[in-house]
Amino acid sequence: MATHFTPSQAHAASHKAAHHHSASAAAAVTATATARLHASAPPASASAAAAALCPPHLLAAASPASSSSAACPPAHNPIFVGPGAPWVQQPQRAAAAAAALGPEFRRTRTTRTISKRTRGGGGSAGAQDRGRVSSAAAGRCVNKLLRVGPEDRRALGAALSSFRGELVAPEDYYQVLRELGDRDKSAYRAFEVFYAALPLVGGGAVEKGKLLTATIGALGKMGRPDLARRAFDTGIAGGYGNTVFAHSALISAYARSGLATEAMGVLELMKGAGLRPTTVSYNAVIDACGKGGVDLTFTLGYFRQMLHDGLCPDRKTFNSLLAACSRAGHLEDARAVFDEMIHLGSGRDIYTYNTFVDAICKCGNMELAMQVVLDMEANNVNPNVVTYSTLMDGFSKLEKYDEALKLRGKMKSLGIQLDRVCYNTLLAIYVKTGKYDEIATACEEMESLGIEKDTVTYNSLINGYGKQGRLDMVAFLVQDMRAQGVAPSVLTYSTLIDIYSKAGMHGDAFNVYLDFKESGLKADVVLFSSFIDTLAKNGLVECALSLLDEMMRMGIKPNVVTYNTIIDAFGKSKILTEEDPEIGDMGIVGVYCGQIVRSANPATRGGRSAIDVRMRGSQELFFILELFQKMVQQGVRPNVVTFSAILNACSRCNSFEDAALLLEQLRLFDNFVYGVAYGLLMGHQEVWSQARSLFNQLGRMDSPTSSAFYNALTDVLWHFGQRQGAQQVVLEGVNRRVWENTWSEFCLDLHLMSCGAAQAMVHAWLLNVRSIVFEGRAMPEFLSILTGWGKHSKIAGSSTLRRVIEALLLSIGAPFQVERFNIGRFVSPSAVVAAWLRESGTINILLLRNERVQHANLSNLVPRLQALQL
DNA sequence: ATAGGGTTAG
Repeated sequence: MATHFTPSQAHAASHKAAHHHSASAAAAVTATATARLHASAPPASASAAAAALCPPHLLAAASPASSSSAACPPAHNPIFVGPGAPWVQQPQRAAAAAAALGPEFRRTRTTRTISKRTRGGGGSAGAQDRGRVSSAAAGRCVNKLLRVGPEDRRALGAALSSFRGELVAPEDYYQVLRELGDRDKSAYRAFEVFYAALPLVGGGAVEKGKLLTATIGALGKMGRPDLARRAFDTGIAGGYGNTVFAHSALISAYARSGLATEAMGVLELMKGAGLRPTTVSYNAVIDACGKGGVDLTFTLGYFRQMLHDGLCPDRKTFNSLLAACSRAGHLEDARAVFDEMIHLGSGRDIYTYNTFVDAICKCGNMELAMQVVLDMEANNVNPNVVTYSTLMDGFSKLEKYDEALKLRGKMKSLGIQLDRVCYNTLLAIYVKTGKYDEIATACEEMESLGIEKDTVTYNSLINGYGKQGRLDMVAFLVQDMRAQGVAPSVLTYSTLIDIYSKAGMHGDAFNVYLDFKESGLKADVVLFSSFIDTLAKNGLVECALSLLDEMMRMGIKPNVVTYNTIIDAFGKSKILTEEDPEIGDMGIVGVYCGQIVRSANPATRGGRSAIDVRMRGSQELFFILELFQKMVQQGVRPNVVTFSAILNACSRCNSFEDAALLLEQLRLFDNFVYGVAYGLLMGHQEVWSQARSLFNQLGRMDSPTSSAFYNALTDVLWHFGQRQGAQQVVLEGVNRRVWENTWSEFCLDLHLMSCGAAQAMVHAWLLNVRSIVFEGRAMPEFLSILTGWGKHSKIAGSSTLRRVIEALLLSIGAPFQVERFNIGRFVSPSAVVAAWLRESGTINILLLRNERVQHANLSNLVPRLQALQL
C-alpha cells in the first residue's frame, strides 16, 4: 500500500491538483448552500438565526472562555516609565498650555468622517466646517512630525508645540494619532504625541482614555502590538486604561499581527476586570483568531459566546467569520456564512465580497470568482482595487498571467487607480514572467503617483533581480530600502541569503545571516531550510549541518523541506583543499566551518587522505540514519520528495551495502515504493507491474515532482549497473511525458534529466536514430543533443550533465561535437552519425545490459545496523 | 473592528 505516496503529500500539491479539487469542491459548496437556504425558515431574530447557522457540533464545542489559563497576558508588564523608555517623563512641559485652553474648545465632536482614511489618499468629504479646519491642522501637524527624525525628541516636541494653537480639542490629538497610525513607520512619534497630549486633553479620565485608545490603535496599525501593550499598561497604571475601548483596541492591535493567543488573553483580562466585552471586542477577537490560524471550531466558540452574552453580531462579525473560514480552507463554511448573511439582517458589503472572492481565488476557481464579481456588481457593490488585485493574484497563482494583466486594462477603463498592494501584485507577476522592462515602468509609475515602496515591494524586486543575476540591482535595492527607512523582514533576509548562496558568494550570504541575527526578528523554518539547502548544494555540508543544529537550539523545528534538503545533501560534501579556489571566497564561512569541523568531524581536519574521506563517508551515513530517526520522532511525515532524496542519496553511496542501508529507511516510510525500488535494483522482472502502478500514481502529480522521482530512480539504477532497467524506467517516463520536449527524433533535449536518466536516454535515442537509418528514412542535415550548460542550476557554475554526456559520447565513439557558440549543445551531421550507426560494432555498444547484481540479499545488513547501534 | 501583495526541498 502506498500510504504516503499520494498527490496531497507533495508540497507542490500544485496548481493543477488544486484546481481540479476546487472545481468539485465549489460545486459541492453551492449544493449545500442551496439546500440550507431552502431548508431554513426565516429566522425569528438575528441571534437565533446566527445560532442556527452554526452546526450543532460546533456550538457544542468547548467554550474558549473556559481556557483562560492559556490566554493570560505576558507575566512582565513593565510600567511605561523607566530608563529603557527615553521618550517618557516629559508631560510637565506642556502642562501650562493645557490650562490655557478655553472650555469652549473642549467639546465632543465626531471624528468618524476622517477615521476611515487610508494611507496617503483622499480627503474627508462630508466633514463639517470646524471639523475640516482641525482635520487640516492635524494633517499638517502630522506632515511636520513626519519630517522630523523619529527619535529626535526635542524636535518632535517643538513641532507639536508649534501646533498648540491649532490643535485645541482632544479630538485633534486623537486624529493626529490616527493619521500617524496610517502613515508613520516608526512608533516613536506616536508615543511622543501621546505623552505630549496627555496633559493637554484635560484632566478627565475619559479624554485620557480616548487618547490612550487612539495611541494603542496607532501602534497596532504600525505592527507594534508589543508597544501597544506597553501603552495599555501605562493607561492601566495611570487609572484611565481600564475601559472597554482600550481593551478592544489592544485586542485589535494583536489581531493585526495575528497574535490570537494574546488577543484572547486580553478578552479574558477585560472580563476579569469586570468589563463587558462588546460586539467590537468580540469582532476583534474573531478577527485575531482568523488571522492567527486558530482552529475554526474554537473561533466559532467566540461567536457562540457573544450570542450567549446577548450581543448581536453585525456585518463585521460575519465578515471576520467569513475570513476565518476561508483562511482555514473551509470553503463550504465560508459559502454558508456568505449565503446566510443576508437573512441574518446584515447585508453584504465590499468586504464581504472581496473576502469571499479571495477565498475562491485561493482555491483556484477563477470562473466562480468572476461570477461572484458579476454578482456583486448586480447588487450595486462596485468592485474596487482590492477586488481586482485579488483576481489578478488568483490568475497569477494559476500562472494565467495574461488573464491577470488583462484585468489591469479593465481597471484602467473603469478608472480604478492602482494602489501599493495592487502594484506589488503586478510587480510579482512581472518578476515571475521575467518582464524587467515592465518592472522598471511600474516602479516609475509608482513613484510618479507618490506610492512609496514597502517591504513587500522591495522583497519582490530583490527576488526578481536576484533571479536575473543582477547583483548590482540587489545591492542598490538593499541600500535604497535602508535609505527609505523601510524595515527588512525575515523574507528579505531569506531572499538575500538565497541569492548570495546561489551565486556562490557564501561570505556575503553569511554576513546577511549575521545581520539577520542582529535584527531581532523571529527566525523561521524557511530561512534556515533555504540556507541549509544552498550550503549543502555547494558542498558545504558541514556548515549546513551546524546550521541545522543552530536552528534546533533556537527552538525552530525542522519540517519536511528541511529534512529533504539535508537528505539530499548526503554524500555531496566537498573535500576542501588548500588549492580549492572557492575556499578563499568563503571568508567567514570558512572560520565558521572551522568550528564545526572541530566539534563534529575531526576526521576532515588536517590532511585529507583517502582514509579520512572514507571515514567521513561512514560518519555521514551514521548521521543520516540518525536524522531519519529524528524525523520519525518529531512526527514529520515524509513525502515523494523525501523518497527522491533517499534514492539520490543511494546513488551517492560508494557501496551497495551503504545504499541498501539507506533504502531500508525508505521501507520504514513506505513499503510499496521501497518494494519497487528494491525489486528494480535487484533486476526482478516481476516487480514491473507494481512499478507501472507506481508510475501511474506519479502521473497524478505535477511535472517537477514526478520527473524528480524518475530522475532519482533512474540514477540509482544506473549507478548500480542496472542499465537496462534504468533505460526501461526512462522510456516509461518518456511515454508518460514526464520530461517536457525531451524526445524528438532528431533533437534530444536532456536538460531536465539527471545524469543517469540522460545517459540511458542517449542510448535509447541513438538506437531509435539507428532504426531510422536502417529504414532509410530522410533525416535533417544535423542531429543535436541539448544538455543545457548549468544556467539554471542551483549550484554555482556547475554543468555536470554537460560533462557527463560529453564523456559518454566520447566513450561510445559517437561522432558528436560541442557546438562552438553553445557549449551545452552537441551536434553532428546526420550523414556522419548514420555512417557510425551502420558500423557493425555500434549496436553492441548501444544496447544496455543489466550487470548481474551479486549482493543478493540484505540480511547481511543486520550486523551493520547493530554495529551502528540503530 | 472587517478585504488584496512578497520566501524554502526535487
